[in-house]
Amino acid sequence: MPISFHGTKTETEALSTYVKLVRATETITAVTHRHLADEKLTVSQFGVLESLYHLGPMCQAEVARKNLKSTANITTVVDNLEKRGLVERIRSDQDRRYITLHLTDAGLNLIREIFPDHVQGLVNAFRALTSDEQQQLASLCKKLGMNQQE
Amino acid sequence: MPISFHGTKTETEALSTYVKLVRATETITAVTHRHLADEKLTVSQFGVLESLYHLGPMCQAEVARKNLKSTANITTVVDNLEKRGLVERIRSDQDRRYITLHLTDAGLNLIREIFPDHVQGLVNAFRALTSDEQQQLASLCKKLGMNQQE
DNA sequence: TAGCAATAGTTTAATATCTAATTATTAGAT
DNA sequence: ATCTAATAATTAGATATTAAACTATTGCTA
Repeated sequence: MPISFHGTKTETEALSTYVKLVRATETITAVTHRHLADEKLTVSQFGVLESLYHLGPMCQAEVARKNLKSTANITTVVDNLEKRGLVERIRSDQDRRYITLHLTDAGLNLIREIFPDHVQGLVNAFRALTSDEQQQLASLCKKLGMNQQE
Repeated sequence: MPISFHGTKTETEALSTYVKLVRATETITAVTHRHLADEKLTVSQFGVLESLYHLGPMCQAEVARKNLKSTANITTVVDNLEKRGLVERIRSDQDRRYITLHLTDAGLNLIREIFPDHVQGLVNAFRALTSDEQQQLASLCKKLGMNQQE
């Protein structure tokens, strides 16, 4: 974004690449999650439902890790999903610190219904790239993401 | 993320590429914005200061467009920057609908101080890729982002 | 010139998001 | 057996974020 920034080539390259990375990601996310508004679901709520759908019941800390969010945040998102009867909290008997999240029947029906649309939206968005290009992009993102000291 | 999703090759490829794209972006953003906590600045506040720093005074709608945010959001972020005396709102005389945002002296000093660190953080993060790879990534992101019907 | 459509900004109501502090529970160490 | 460190979840307090409704202003048009 800083059009009038004058740094070294290395600096302007890093800045410019970062801006393009962020813009592409936000654009794809916006386009592919637009359909969620029909179901009054947020991106985060969809993320939680999707995790439970594909990976099965799990505790909130695990959901937080998979979605790159804090446990405090997951508490809020799950509160809202629970209000709508889409997920259920079940305190673990083995270790009472844990709360296992389960999809309710309503939650399962909903994610079953919208997930195929979601996949089609992503496929459609990535038509902008050839299969080779998608693999290159995936590979570069993986390399970039993995080589950070967090 | 949906490890146990079984779709066509095209579908799994789009899903997998998207997940890697998001993770890389969020990781880089987290790593390169960590230093903002020292100044009690949020990523959004930094974005507004940076826009004003590099592009000069501009109205809030323009800031919203540059930062891919709603004008309602910019109102809130600017409220918080204004409370701290980092930016100033000046109503335009030509067209009284517009409010031009200016960096105050304090705002200018702050962004001048932290921006070099920010650039160095990005340069460091992108060391994970060679210069060629960065250019490939930028090019792929640009192509991907531009070919969406928003 | 009166009126309407468009635009900038704000407000409202809701959800998201974080850090830090807190509670409850567990596991390990002495 | 007790104490302590770690972990899961929540709460508190703050900021971010959006859509939709609203106010103020402007420009166009009939």
